[in-house]
Amino acid sequence: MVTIRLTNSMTRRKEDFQPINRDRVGMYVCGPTVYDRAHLGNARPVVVFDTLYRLLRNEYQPDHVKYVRNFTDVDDKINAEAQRRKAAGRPESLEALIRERTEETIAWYHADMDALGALRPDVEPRATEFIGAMIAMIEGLIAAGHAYEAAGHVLFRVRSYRNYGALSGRSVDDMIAGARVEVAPFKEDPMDFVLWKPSDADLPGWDSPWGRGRPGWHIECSAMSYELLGDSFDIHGGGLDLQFPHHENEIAQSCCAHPQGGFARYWLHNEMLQVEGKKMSKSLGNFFTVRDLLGQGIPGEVIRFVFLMTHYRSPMDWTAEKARQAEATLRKWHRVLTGVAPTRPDDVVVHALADDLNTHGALQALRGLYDRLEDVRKVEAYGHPNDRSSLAESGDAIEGRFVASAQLLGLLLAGGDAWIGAGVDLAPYTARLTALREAAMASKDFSAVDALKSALTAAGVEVRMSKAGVELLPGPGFDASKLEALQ
RNA sequence: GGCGGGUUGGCGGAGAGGUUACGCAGCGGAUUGCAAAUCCGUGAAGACCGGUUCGAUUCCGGUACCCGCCUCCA
Repeated sequence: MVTIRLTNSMTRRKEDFQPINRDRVGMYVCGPTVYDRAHLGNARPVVVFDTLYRLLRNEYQPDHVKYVRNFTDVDDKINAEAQRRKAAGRPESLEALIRERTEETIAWYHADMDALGALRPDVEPRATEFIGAMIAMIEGLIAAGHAYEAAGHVLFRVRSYRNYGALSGRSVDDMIAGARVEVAPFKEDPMDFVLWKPSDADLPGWDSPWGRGRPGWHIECSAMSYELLGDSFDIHGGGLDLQFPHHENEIAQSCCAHPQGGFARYWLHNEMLQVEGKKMSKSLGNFFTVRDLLGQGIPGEVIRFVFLMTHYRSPMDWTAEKARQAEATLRKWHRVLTGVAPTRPDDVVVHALADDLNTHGALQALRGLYDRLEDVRKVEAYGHPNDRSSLAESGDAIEGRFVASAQLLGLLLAGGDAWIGAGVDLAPYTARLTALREAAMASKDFSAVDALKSALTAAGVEVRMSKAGVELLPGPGFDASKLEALQ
């Protein structure tokens, strides 16, 4: 049992993680608004918290961890897309078109995040499934004096919660002083935020004590975390951009609605993603989705590896060079370890992860383990019997530990090696090249050997020739169709 | 303008007040029909200016630059 330490945004310190109940560790992570394909930035918290989820499952048993990640399916951008389809002549109701859009987006999201080796959370609630819970929570907040109705809206009374700003380190007065936001005239205080807002006939809405309307953005996470994890739970995560105002508002709502509970005990925020040193944005033209990368032939496992190279609390820069390095390393590992069954994760890897999710350190530990594996294999193959018997553990044992450790990071997952071309049988080409080479050795005319070698290289095959013989391996850009042309 | 985070060798990226991080790339060598792969070896850093200290890349202060949030763009 290792002590997991996590940097708690609330205290700004690295703390020992002690779950409320070690038989039921709860984690809530803010999920996507399902209006379009997930972009690469959306994928970072998914990988970060998937890695934490895997670590928690390893430490507390898989069925003792409950991971909740929501789908926000109430949103103006979703409405806009549905209205666009309606305007284009679709006969279905607006609600049906909204459902259609969110359904297809969720399916994309699942496919893309699956490709990154992310486990599905235990529960993936949709906001629209918890409207009743949100209304009940809002009613409670009004009854307790923490919210008020004004001009068809319900607003949270920020001044009624003394600790407002504790998470993000802001004071209400400072924020008002520096505010650049236009303040709605019906607000008691500029910082008050919307819990419920009215919907007109062109927008989706639900009946409520305040008329037909829809929830504000923040209340869904408060309602869903309460329903699914209770008034006190262990970990709440999300991107740093959510720290304020989203998480601050969640805290205010939840703590005022359920003063008996402590809400989330450990707040984790991942830093943002950049692309080639700049913020990813549509205006800079460096905006792309996870699907874009997958479509370019960059495997999800490579994307994940690149993410893991950077600590989650540092800004992460996506570069083509990193992807290249990650792919090279993964190919090396896959070649040796494909098909190896996992045993138990390596202590060094687990300790790295337990130290505030030091994924970079964990990858370094894996490199070290790989080096040790090669050394042991050499001794096993060429060493004296005395050397062999003195080995602390066999190569097979190290391999099992390596794979278990990699899988703790979401790498080298079972069935996840198709992209390296492991399924293609290169033996016929190996035999042909070997035969040509043996003939060339005698004739000293290597032109036929070089021709075949070039063709194989062009098909993305790595050609290795040594005294021991010829070895062919699928390499970067491996293309089985080009190979067939050589038949 | 307010608040927060950061700045390490060509690139990525750590720990530690004094000892080689490490990986990739580079360079030298071994090996190879040639390459590739592999192995051995190797140079290279701590944004800038001060301070504390016997000694700082590591602690403190300032400057510059970068990033994020403050705007329902993760």
